[in-house]
Amino acid sequence: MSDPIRSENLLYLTDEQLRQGIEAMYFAYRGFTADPDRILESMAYGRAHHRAIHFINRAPGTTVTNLLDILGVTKQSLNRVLRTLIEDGLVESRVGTSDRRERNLFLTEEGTALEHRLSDAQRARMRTAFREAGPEDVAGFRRVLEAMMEGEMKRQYLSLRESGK
Amino acid sequence: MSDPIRSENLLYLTDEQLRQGIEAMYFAYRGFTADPDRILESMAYGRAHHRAIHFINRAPGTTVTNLLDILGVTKQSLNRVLRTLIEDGLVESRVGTSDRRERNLFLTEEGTALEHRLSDAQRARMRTAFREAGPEDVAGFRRVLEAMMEGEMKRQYLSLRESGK
DNA sequence: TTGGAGTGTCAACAAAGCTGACGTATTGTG
DNA sequence: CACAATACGTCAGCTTTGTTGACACTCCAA
Repeated sequence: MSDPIRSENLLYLTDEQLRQGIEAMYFAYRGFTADPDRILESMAYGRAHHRAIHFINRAPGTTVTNLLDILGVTKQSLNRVLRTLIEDGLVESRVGTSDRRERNLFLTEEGTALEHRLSDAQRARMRTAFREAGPEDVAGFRRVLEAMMEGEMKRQYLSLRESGK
Repeated sequence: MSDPIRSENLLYLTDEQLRQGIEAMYFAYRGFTADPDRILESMAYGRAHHRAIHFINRAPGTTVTNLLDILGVTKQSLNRVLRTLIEDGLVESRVGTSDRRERNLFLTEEGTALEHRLSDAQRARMRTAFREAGPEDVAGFRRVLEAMMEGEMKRQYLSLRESGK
């Protein structure tokens, strides 16, 4: 009021704007997971399997501990998911070469096939959204999301980002 | 390659960019829910309670059916959550005035107090992220998220957006 | 008056998270 | 070499939050 320029600049920080941002996150995340969920529910898998498959594909040969760090769940919880994926022949667990206590995880051909189906669906929605919005909006989207991450997760995101070239 | 201008414009639509967008959504959503989750876990409540409280606060007097539509769960699932909130005196369920089959849901004073704690925490993170990014990025963030929603959810988001003034 | 909509509740179940405890390799260290 | 620590797997049990299916009650409208 006393400083129209400054208050106009900060209009996007009103409680109402923030609440809309919160609700946008909520509804968008549901859209974000909807397509893979539909594919997964036809099989005996859930979102937890998707996450495991995604990050094993993303970093082939990753260890169980590393996956635990990325996913932020307990080893018991991850193990249950991993076991079914290994039993079903989607994931292969090889004894580590340098450290034989470790297990290196890889997707099999079948696992890769499912990963493709899932990520194709998810990318298609992301692509549509990105195209609808445009490059500037996409950059903003990414910057806000990155600023929203917690420290440890942001580090993991950035390191994946790096390794992805 | 054959058309450098066009390919540069569409660089944000490469599979690598889309994958980064997907991972950004994943990690950011975990940050997004982290603060309320920490508050809730000290009580006997979970994310489902938070969602119910949020949308009852957002649209006081809303009916159970309306809430079911917004949250996209079964009435049995919602009812379990709602019952504990009513028993604990956070939510009040009043018989509808025009249609006495309906129940109009309101937050009590205590419920409003919890809503404030939760949304304050969530807004604080959103505010920090928005401030770090800037108004242009925030607009892009919102546009991409809106484009990512499914039809029905987008309609609900927009109608909440309207009613919020 | 009767059918259907809105609501609540019971039972049973599943996915996916959690803690705690224990066992087994394997590795690193004193 | 002996021993502690690490990486992994697993058993048991619990919680939250979702699901179906079935049933009852109230109330509105045709």
